[in-house]
Amino acid sequence: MPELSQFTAEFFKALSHPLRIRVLDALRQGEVGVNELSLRLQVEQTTLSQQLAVLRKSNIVVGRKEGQNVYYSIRDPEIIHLLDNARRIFNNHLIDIRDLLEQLSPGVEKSSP
Amino acid sequence: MPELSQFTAEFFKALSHPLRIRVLDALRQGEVGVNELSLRLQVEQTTLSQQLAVLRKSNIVVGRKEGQNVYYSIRDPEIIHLLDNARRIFNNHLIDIRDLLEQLSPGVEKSSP
DNA sequence: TAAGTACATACAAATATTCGCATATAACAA
DNA sequence: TTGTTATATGCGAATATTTGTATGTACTTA
Repeated sequence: MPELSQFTAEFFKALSHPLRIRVLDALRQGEVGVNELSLRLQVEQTTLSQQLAVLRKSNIVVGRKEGQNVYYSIRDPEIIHLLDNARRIFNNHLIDIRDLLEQLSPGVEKSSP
Repeated sequence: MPELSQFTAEFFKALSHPLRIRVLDALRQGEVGVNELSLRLQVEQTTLSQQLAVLRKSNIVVGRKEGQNVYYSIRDPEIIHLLDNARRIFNNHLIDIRDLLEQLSPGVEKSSP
């Protein structure tokens, strides 16, 4: 089934941008309006809206309009777990590297005076 | 910590290509040589090697050279779980859509005669 | 050594993504 | 109606990714 790999790849592609990741992190505790979001993340509103559009098209995020504001939230809390798992994976790998370096030259942990 | 979102995004970017996903699926049961892989996936060897290089650079996959062959495997089995979780997420979402359609026009499941 | 097999890489053209800027829309206020 | 605020979108330039073609390297066998 070649479509499945297509869908899977597109899903990950939606997560493959630093700002989009920062948005998701900001939405961990619940919905946030676009205005506050652009203040918190220190990005132009237009840039933010563009990346929100990407997340919306992939159904990772939903917007709820209230008055003149739009409040965004993560559609499925499993996405948070996915983020955390991804980080655990490459964290493990960094630990592996640290261990390797430790083996090569023991005791050279931090370069502080 | 803006670097973390960078790393996270790069990690996902490595997973954001259909062929790379198909490679990972092929490596689920264990290591596979490049030659067999290109036969199984029906892609040119050069295309495969290029995408393997991407997966290698992101430390998602490792190659083990034996004679003139290189056997690739997934570095961390957690990556398999990550794939499965991602699929579960957008599968849930597809189910949501099906339910929604069902609500709108009940009983119109399949368009068979 | 020469030739063949397995895999990797360099480069350029085609394609896709991102960013900044301008503009559009929608809700609200005066 | 006009103006203002909040958000979205269209477009072009800059940038990154993908793909095909050619070539490189390493191992093996004759």
